[in-house]
Amino acid sequence: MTETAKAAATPAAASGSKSEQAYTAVKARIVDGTYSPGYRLVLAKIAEDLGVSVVPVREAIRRLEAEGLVKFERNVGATVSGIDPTEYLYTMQTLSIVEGAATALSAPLIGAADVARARAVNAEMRECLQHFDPVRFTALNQDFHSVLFEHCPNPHILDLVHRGWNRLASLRSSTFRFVPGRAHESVDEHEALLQLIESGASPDDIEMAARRHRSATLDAYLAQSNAGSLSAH
Amino acid sequence: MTETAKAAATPAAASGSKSEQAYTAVKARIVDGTYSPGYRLVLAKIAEDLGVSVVPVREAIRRLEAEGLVKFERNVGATVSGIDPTEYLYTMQTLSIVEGAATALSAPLIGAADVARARAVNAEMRECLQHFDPVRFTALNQDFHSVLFEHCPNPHILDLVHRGWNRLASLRSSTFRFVPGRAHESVDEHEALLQLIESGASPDDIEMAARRHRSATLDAYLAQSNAGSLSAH
DNA sequence: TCATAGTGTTTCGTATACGATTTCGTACTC
DNA sequence: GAGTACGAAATCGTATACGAAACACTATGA
Repeated sequence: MTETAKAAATPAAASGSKSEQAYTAVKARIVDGTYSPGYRLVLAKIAEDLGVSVVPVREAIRRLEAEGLVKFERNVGATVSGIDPTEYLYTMQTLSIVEGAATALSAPLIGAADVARARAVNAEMRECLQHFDPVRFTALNQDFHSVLFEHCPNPHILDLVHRGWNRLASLRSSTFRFVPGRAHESVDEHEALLQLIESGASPDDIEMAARRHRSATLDAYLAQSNAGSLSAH
Repeated sequence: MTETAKAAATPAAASGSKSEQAYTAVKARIVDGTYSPGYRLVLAKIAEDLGVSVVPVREAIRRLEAEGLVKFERNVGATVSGIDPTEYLYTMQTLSIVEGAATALSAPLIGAADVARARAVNAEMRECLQHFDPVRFTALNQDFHSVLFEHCPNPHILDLVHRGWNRLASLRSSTFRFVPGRAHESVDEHEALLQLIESGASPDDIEMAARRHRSATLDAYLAQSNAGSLSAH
């Protein structure tokens, strides 16, 4: 079972409310690329597609707006929010902070079994480096980190981490597609992170390591895409 | 003008949409305590009070739910979410992290004028220590920190900080009411923080200082309320 | 030819209406 | 007397309908 904590992506359709259904359906279409960035989300059309009225759809859209997956403008409508590199930067930076914190808070609660599981995933990733598949690698990457932060006792922080991953998934940059070289380092850093946790390192050290691990990916992306155009400024 | 960047708390009623009006109105009532925690928010009643239909009210409630101000249960209704000490802990901890990060990112962009402004606010706070008024002190406290983090270039992080402050405002614990002793230290730490920023300290140092400043408040609260019952984990 | 005003279409925003679900009270039975 | 079942009231969820705002297009005048 390689896809672990996909959080809210309940595939088995949304249960009760139509709002929920609409939410799940639209979100799925965004993540899988059916609605690509910039796509104009027209309430009536979506409502018809899903066989519901516009009211639940409207609510779903607003929820997605709150998550940052779509942008909404009064009396104009909603569009799938873009791959704007700036957005990517902001999201990654935010995630580096909250994920770092979540991992540090989680660390004391990570047992040997968890470490073993993470290590197994990382082994898969290393193997995956041969015939490199960015999508699969990214999925495994999420699995790996899920093990590390899912024990975070603070639900707010955990929620923020999930949102960050969701956003990244939606603007499916899949980073490693652009910076395949980063994949190698990433796997190594994973192992270092695990050893840090095993050895019972201080939360601060773990937090910094986790944060830098992500920052490094971001930096690699920035260096690659355009050498510094929107870096520090 | 003592109340500065109250972010979303546009007092001049919400302009355009009824949803916005409803949102602002309900939120105001929660923050000012008209709707105290546990209060049952009935759509029809609120709609009538505001002179609108239930649809915009519904949307407003859902927004408030996303912010964590109310809890919503399907087919049952919404209630103002509680002062649950655990929630307070989570919120403060989350805020310590995101606010620390925001302050650090903001630091390089803070000019002499900003520092002066912050120092003025802090002076007011120190003065306020005489005939101590927790509410006023808390308001000034927010003003002070606003100066420090409002320049944060990452809008996502900034938004998270605002949400944190909003939540604290809603569960109006006003901390300093419970731990008046903390107020003194707080003012001193503010000055230290300012000097750190003025001297161009490293972002990491600033981040840690800002984070610890908040953690310390939380710890003081915990030590006070019940000596360690829900401390470490 | 370009700028501007007017008109028409699209799409959102909100009100009203009705069906669905939960909850609470009451009566009945064991 | 206690527990359960039935029914009524309250409240939410969603559909439909209509008004309002924004946008695109066209025609007219300078």
